[in-house]
Amino acid sequence: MAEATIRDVARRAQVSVASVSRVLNRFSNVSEDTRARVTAAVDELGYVPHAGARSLSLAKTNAIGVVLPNLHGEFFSEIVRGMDRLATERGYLLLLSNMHAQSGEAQAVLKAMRGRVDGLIVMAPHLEDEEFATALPRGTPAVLVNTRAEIRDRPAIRLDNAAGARSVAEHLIAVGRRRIVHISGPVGNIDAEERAESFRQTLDRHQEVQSVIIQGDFYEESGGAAVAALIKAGQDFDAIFAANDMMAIGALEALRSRGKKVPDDVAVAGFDDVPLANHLGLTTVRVRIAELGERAIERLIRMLEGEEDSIGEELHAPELVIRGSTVARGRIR
Amino acid sequence: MAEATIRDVARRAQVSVASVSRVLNRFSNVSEDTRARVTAAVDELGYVPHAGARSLSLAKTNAIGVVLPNLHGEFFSEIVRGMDRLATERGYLLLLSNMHAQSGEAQAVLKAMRGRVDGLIVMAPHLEDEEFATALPRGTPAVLVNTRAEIRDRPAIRLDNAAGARSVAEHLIAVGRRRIVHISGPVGNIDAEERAESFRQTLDRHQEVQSVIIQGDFYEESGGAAVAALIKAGQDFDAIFAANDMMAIGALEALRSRGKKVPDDVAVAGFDDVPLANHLGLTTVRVRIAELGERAIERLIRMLEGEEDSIGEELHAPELVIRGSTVARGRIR
DNA sequence: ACGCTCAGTGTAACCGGTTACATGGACGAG
DNA sequence: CTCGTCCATGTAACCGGTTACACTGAGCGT
Repeated sequence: MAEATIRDVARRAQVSVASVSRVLNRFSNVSEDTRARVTAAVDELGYVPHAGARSLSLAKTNAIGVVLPNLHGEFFSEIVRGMDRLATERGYLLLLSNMHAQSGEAQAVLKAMRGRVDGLIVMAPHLEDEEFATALPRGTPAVLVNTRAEIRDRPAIRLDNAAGARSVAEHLIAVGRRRIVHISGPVGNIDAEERAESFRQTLDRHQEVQSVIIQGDFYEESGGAAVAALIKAGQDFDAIFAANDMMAIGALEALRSRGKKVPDDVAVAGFDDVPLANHLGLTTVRVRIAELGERAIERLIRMLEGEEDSIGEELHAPELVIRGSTVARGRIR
Repeated sequence: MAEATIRDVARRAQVSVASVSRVLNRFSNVSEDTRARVTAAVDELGYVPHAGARSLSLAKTNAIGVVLPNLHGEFFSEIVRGMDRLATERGYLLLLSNMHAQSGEAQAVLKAMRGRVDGLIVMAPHLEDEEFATALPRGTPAVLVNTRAEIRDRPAIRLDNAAGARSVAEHLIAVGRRRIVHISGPVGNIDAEERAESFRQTLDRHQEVQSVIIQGDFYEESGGAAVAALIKAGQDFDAIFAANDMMAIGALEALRSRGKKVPDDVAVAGFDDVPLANHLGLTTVRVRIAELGERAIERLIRMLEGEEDSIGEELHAPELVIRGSTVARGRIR
């Protein structure tokens, strides 16, 4: 039993397809009689309009393509949750696609979206400018999230990684730390690079402080591995700033299992403020992730509905959240 | 500049649209010469096929609709991650839509998917049979996840909530607890109801144990509130089994802030095994969430590709994970 | 030379909607 | 009574692909 089409409805209601379409789309110039017959036929047949056909005809899909890198955990769900909330409210559906790290995949994923979505939201902290620029379809509106800044003829939303990293560095210095380790994110990731660079610059202004940067990869394990390596190498340190919370948490556990007291022996701070951070008392940089997603959708819809092009970058300022991993309880503030 | 269509390509390559289509879809019966001219034209125009039009023509979208309730946190991201992994691998895109609790919305959301997707995955632990049955489009293949069991002409994947709850109850009894509190999930939620019912039944077989059930809502706060209410009421208890991890975590914090030792004074267990549970040492029931998502996609694709209909329910057995919140460290096992 | 096969290609219908334009009938004005 | 308006409705083209079917001509056997 194939699904009913608009022509089936028209036949049953003894009217033309045009009239059915008019009734369904609430045009006013339809007689009461026609309207009644059509709605009756629709109910009897259980007719539901075919969104695909409608999109083709109108050149409007009411769907937004979301392309994200291989995100884990809370960050992914939060950003999608924010997007979904606003998209649903505005009558859009979300077409989701993960882009794994292999080059060429960006291209394929974006092509697959052609003709399915009205616009795109692309988060690609790891892509090179060039690959990215060529992969983005010219004719499709798109909002970029945390992408290398150089692609500038597109509206973009970015996190102020530099400000976040700076506030952590200054906080650690303010609470008296002098030998600070930074566990960085993966090479080629723009967020990781900006955080590391800002950390380096901030510490350069404080000659009294020594610093080291260790390579991590944003996964929890690499935080633990970094601590193990530091201790094995006999490095002396009194603070760790990890480029994201998961690595900070890995570091926390590694420190504790080796008998180091946090924050007394070593202060630890992260970045992102995932829910775990709150429960574990981790000082971190709060990124309102869901809000980031909402803003991206907001701007994209604004473009789609032609209100204004608003090309330009929007920078979201993160906020330092001080918890027990850098300041002993009771001494907060 | 409108996007190029297949007819533009045909014109440029001096061939018919049929030939272009044949080249693009790798048909063998095309001459070398034609193939070369077409690929050249495609490159020059930057032509990308319009997936929407293709879908309409083929009656195949290569997209899967995913309808989830208003899920928070880890659970959402994990299940979507599992789905995405497999869907991407098999060449499908995911069309995501959240279904909030209001009745009628299920209907609207599912209708919006008509003609956009080849099949649906619907997770609806909170919907009534009837509303749900009428909302599900007849002609569309669908896999149900954690839905009331009575809708049985559809393939379904369900979690063995009863087995999970039973294993927790038996564990608590085995470690010597005799006054056990269950903090349940929201009324009308099938997962919550099954867990509570199984808990009750298990304890009924142990006359030496007293039990109480307190109403919760799956949010962290309600776990804390339950503890506060118990203590205020002067209730005596030595174990808490919360219907999910978030409430268990809320309970943990409330207990600690009131000076109760866990597990010495009160043992605490949850359900789901979200990542937080591991970090906080919470005994819980491990639900391989991503795997659940993968299985749902797997079965749906099997239906879509006609391998077999496999109507019937698939029950996923969860696994008890014992941690420090019910057994003091060093005494595990 | 003729007819056959068959590979390569083109034409046009079709998927299921929307909508510009044509049409017909009712009604009011003159 | 006739004409012009206007409202409700129908016809058919169109969105951008796919593909059944028709067609052409090359190659081959006799």
